[in-house]
Amino acid sequence: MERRRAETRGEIISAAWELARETGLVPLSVRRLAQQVGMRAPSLYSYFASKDAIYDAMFAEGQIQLARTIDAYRQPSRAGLRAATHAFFDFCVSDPVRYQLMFQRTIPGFEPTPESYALAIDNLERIRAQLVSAGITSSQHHDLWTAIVTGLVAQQMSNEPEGRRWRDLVDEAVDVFSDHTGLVDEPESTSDNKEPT
Amino acid sequence: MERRRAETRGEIISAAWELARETGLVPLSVRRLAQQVGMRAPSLYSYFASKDAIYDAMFAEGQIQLARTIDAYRQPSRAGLRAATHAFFDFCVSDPVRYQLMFQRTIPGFEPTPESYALAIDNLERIRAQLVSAGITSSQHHDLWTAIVTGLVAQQMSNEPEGRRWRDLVDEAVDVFSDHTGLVDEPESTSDNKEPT
DNA sequence: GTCTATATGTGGATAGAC
DNA sequence: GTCTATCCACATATAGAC
Repeated sequence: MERRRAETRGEIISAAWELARETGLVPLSVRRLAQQVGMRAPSLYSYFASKDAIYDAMFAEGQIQLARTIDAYRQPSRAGLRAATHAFFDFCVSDPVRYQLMFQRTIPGFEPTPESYALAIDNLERIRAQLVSAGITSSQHHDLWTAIVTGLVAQQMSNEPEGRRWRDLVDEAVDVFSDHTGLVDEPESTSDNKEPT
Repeated sequence: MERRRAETRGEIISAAWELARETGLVPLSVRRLAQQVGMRAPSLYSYFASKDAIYDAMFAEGQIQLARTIDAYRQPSRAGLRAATHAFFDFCVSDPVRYQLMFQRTIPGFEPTPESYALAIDNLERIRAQLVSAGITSSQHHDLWTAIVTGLVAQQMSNEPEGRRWRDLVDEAVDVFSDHTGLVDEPESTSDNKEPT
């Protein structure tokens, strides 16, 4: 049965996340992962061709979760950018292992397959489209903004994983960047929901 | 002789950098390192108590190099901040292995010793002092600036290791940040090297 | 000081029985 | 499908001879 197999694969990946959060992503071992799901190591190879295939499935899962997170925020305004940035910030900080797998390339030998990497590209395009819809069209501004946001995230995670010292700077960063790029507080509404002054 | 010993230690660390740049920092093995310096693995243990001790010496060396880099830039002005930022940017990007060891914590099990970590603290203080001398005293602004700079560095290294796409945004970032914090183009000179207008 | 030899452990992955 | 048994490569680190 095809369906049972997919379920088991899901359980394995789920256990892999759990284990990686305990012991780290690199030291994750096939043996211990098998033990975690009540199997022996060789049985895992009926579900995944290799350890890297497991990393790859985790990578893809993270990208899909990120896609959902991004798609939940679509207001083209300064307030919308603020909300989306907070959401992205929390997505990263809430799961350091997922962050390491998706955004840092520190697992020796692992590279995502083209299929999984395409999901990452899709997400970059999602972000780009949101910035464009907010009126930020310059690719330099896109690059600057992604650098600022990932910089805040990285500082928070590496210096104060449980705190909010850099998270509390997100609003200020949004304002600085918005002032610089001319992003206004409300979207230029083409409709009639504004009172005349 | 004490001096010969220190020299050999230096050669080992030098070879370790070289090897890590070829094979990566995590897969660095004591055997191959010994081979690189013309020894057998056990002999290395006369110079370093463990593999982590080797990482630690590399970490300390990187921090000392960073200290020298920082100390070369002391002009308290927007132009000075620009120069210092470029220097820091190049310091990071020019040696990804060193960057991974110093700023990312992705080597399983390794933590710097208190002595080496103190060097890292010293460098943070150096950077803080430079920002203060440039007139930027708010700790929030310090945090925001370090996030922006490390964000630019990280994007450059992970997306385009050989390019200059994010490096070319450094000047713009300096300007945006300087405008936001009120950092002027020239230091408030207390002397007389300015022509009257 | 440097070596040989080895202890001791880990890991990913496969063959072949049930 | 899952297991036992095993291969094989590789790791860090130590004992003890020279």
